[in-house]
Amino acid sequence: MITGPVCHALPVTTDGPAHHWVLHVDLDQFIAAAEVLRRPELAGRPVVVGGKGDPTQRAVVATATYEARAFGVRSGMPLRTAAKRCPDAVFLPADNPYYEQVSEEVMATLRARPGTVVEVMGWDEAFVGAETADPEELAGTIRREILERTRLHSSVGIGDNMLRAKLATAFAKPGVGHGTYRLTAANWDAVMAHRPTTALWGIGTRTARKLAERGIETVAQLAAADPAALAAELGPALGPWYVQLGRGIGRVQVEGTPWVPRSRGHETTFQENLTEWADVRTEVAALARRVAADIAAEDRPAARVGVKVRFAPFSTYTRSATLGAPTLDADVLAAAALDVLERFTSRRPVRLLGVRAEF
DNA sequence: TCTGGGGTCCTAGGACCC
DNA sequence: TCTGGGGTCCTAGGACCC
Repeated sequence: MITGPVCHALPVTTDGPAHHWVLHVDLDQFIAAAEVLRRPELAGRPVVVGGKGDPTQRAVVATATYEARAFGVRSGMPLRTAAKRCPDAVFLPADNPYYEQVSEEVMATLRARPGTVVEVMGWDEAFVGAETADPEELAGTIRREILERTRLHSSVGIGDNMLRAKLATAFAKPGVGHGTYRLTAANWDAVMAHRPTTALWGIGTRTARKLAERGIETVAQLAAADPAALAAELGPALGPWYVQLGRGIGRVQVEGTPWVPRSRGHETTFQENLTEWADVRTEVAALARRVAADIAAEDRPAARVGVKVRFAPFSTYTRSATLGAPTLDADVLAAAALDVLERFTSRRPVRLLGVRAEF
């Protein structure tokens, strides 16, 4: 840099050069926090959101406040169980349109920042790509802006790629960390090596079990595994990808282009199992019409239609068919869904039905 | 712990074609 | 005619994530 009189007018900085960083912004207990926003009297109370807000119904917990989690309430848990563990909790119905609206405010806050790329991962998560010399400062600024504009708290994981940024967030969360955490190649081994493979983003209990059967229990062991061997045993793409996960390798470039959905569907679990096939047909047609209304609103014709049936107690099957021609027509879609439904021959009681359109 | 609803991507086998 | 190899599409299921 050329030094001279003009330099006295520039801000003095001791930072090094700017680098490419990935920030993973994650709202704290988003759904519950959004509910507290419009019902401030709930602050500090155990709140459980899920289903229609009736803990005697078939439904699961979408989110619980930290006060409810202290009683062992977890997301994905049946509301009935949550009520047993925390009888004093306030149970609220899920209000998706409202959450979408609040989420949009948050994402608009992120997008308003110049020089950053935003990739939304759901209502309460987004990756931000940025060139900066001080990612911690940027993370702090983002958290402050979100709080000021929406009154929502967030945690930010900082990484040299998306995988590490995402995993870093867990160490930034309230009760664990202090709002931000940095995970890069420099501290990957120290932080992750000894952890079970389920700590990785993309490895669930099933895959962890398969890996354990092959003597791979920890992240370090996965990182040292032979990609070709895992390819042969776990799949040509998945096997090598798991090894990459173990090494902390992931996508570096955050994509700002808007997401184009691949499919759109609806499904319902019935409070009472359906025992009459005529009722099953009626419900499938109704679901298909809801899907048709959605895709018509987006003007995206369905090329395929899939039907999902969960028989009691819990065995789930899908059937699907490519349509003769893509369609937006509700009658055509409903008829096609009913055709696909007839490929199910069992007449056991039905617990759940779903219809999905693929583009 | 009797297990929601909305999605995505990968895999494997069979059909079909050249 | 007892029988190859590659490519692509379709379909069902599995696994994972929010």
